[in-house]
Amino acid sequence: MTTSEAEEQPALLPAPERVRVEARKAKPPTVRRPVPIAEVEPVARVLVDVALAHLDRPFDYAVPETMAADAQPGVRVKVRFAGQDVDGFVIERSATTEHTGGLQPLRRVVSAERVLIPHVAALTGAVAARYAGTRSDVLRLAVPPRHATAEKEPSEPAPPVTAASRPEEFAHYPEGPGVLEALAAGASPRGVWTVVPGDDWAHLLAEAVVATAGSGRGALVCVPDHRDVDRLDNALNERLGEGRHVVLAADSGPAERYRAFLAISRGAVSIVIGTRAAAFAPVQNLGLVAIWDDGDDLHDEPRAPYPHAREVLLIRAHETGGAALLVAHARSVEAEYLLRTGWATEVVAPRDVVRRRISVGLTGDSDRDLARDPGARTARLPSEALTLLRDAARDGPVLVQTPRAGYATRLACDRCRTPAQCSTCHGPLRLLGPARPPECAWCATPAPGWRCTECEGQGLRAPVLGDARTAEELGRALPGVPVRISSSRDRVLATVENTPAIVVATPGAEPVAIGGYTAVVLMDTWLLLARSDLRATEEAVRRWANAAALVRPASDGGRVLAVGDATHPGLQALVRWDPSGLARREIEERQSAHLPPASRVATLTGGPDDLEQAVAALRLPDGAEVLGPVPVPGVRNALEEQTVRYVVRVPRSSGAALSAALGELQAQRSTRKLPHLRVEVDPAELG
DNA sequence: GTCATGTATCAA
DNA sequence: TGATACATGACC
Repeated sequence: MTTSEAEEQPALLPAPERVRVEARKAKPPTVRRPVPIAEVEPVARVLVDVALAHLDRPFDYAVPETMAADAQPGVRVKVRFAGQDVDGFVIERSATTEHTGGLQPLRRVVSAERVLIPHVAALTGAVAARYAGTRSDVLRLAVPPRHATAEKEPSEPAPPVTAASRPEEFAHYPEGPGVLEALAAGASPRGVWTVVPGDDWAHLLAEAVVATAGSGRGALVCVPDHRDVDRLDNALNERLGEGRHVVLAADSGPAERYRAFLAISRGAVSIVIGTRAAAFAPVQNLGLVAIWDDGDDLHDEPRAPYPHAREVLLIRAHETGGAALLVAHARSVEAEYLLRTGWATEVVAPRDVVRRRISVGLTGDSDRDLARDPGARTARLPSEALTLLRDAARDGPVLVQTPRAGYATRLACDRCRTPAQCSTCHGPLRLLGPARPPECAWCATPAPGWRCTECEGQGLRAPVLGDARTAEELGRALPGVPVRISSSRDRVLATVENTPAIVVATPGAEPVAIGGYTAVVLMDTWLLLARSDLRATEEAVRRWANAAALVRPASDGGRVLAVGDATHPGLQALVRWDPSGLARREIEERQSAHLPPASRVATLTGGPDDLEQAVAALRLPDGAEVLGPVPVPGVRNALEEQTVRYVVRVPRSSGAALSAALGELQAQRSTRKLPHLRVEVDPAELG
């Protein structure tokens, strides 16, 4: 190479034999023939799969001539990195490199299949940044493991969607037809759609998909669990015809999962449904992202960096400029926040429609009696509930929702049952030992002289956890009616027949009744409300609403009865069937207490010394507060140290700065080989 | 993470 | 002086 050539193409392409021959004295150097390098775009930018935060960026490699055709953006490759063979994805081909040293050649193109489409590559970067995680972690969530056999098979192109959109079916929502027509016209509406009981949410989502397909665009819908997938799967088969969509779910086995994934990435199919992993599906020309029941915690990914399917989908909608729908019976505070900022518009049914569809009654609970006499089991079922069940079970199935004991419970006022809050940071109070005053679960401030903010009461109680023998109890109380149980501990039933039966179910495991339940009774509502979590009320109402929505229309005699405390705002919202009102109330309370979503919160978990150092090194944005450390009960590290947790919160406008600071912290720690810390942005549970 | 290199430390 | 240990930084 002459000098002038070298100047024209500064850092380009080098000797692939840059293998360090000199350094090895012991072994004779392996003589490697120089690999001929591709003539066009000889540089491949590769995301390498290394679990180190400070190496979480693309690295440039030389493309051997033999791989020039296959090493396209999106393919899996093997590369030499720090003396080891590691996996990676090519994200770009280029004529030049910024790297001043020489480039290693790609070792191998694993397969020419372009599994990481550009839009998903960008998405993984955005999700990693948002959650202060590494891109390689997000890539593991986004691209399923390769299955060579499945890859050899061609993907059958889905037949075109011929079904015509029928927006008029949703005319009982004033904004409904407009949203569906906009989708069909190729526009990108963004909506929070609150489904009134009696409407089949799966049918509604199928309609939105048909409309989007009508504009020639793809659609992606995430649902919480497998039963929901089946329900939507059926609705889509019915509405669009078989084979127009694929299901992308982790539980369908590696081959089937990869087959579905390839059908999407190859563009053979552009309508996708699935559980949270589907949020990253490489849908081409994505026109609509949608989520059913975004408040369900199954949408939370349990693997690092713990992204929430709703947030992933919203980032996608933001990046593609596509439509987004949050569809649910209840309303999450995050959905409410989207309305508040004007990002999304509200789709709700007017009051008279709601009144025709659902009627919720309330009867007082006998919890106090139970607390005094835990043996008095029948005290749990007030006579009003028993009468309703007896009458309703003559005409068809009745549903009894019983929360299972075992949630981490927080302390509450023993007079009015308002959850006890820390006076310093509004975190929940809890008891850690018999001889200690209650203390805050977030900032550890002890509260020896606690006084209820609502009623001035001074007594604290931990709610009694009783194990529900509801099924037996009901079987005795209503002889002759078959009792069926659906619970996550035993077996979850998908549906029940339209015949007289008592169906006892834990929250989230309620079967769908063909034709609707004649009555729904919500038992022990206080137990759901006693969850030691910031979202206790929101989550309780969501679970009640989802069960209550399975009842037949009020106009056909369907009745819902909740057993609980009439003064609780959650139960009031349920009785009025006003999930949006509750979300507004919650969001206002959280705003004044500097809690999410008005604030952005992150938690840091690890050994006490590591964390102390980490928090000191954090370059937090203005207005940030650090709460803690607080011991995490039951968790110890290898050194038998108590694991502790800090909570960091910033004004919402500084959310990106917080994520950046946490990402930088992780990178810094990884450079210095310090022990790993668990960092969670928007933690699933708080308190 | 691995690997190579640099600096400190110590016995002979 | 060489052997060994540990810290540091690059990794394309």
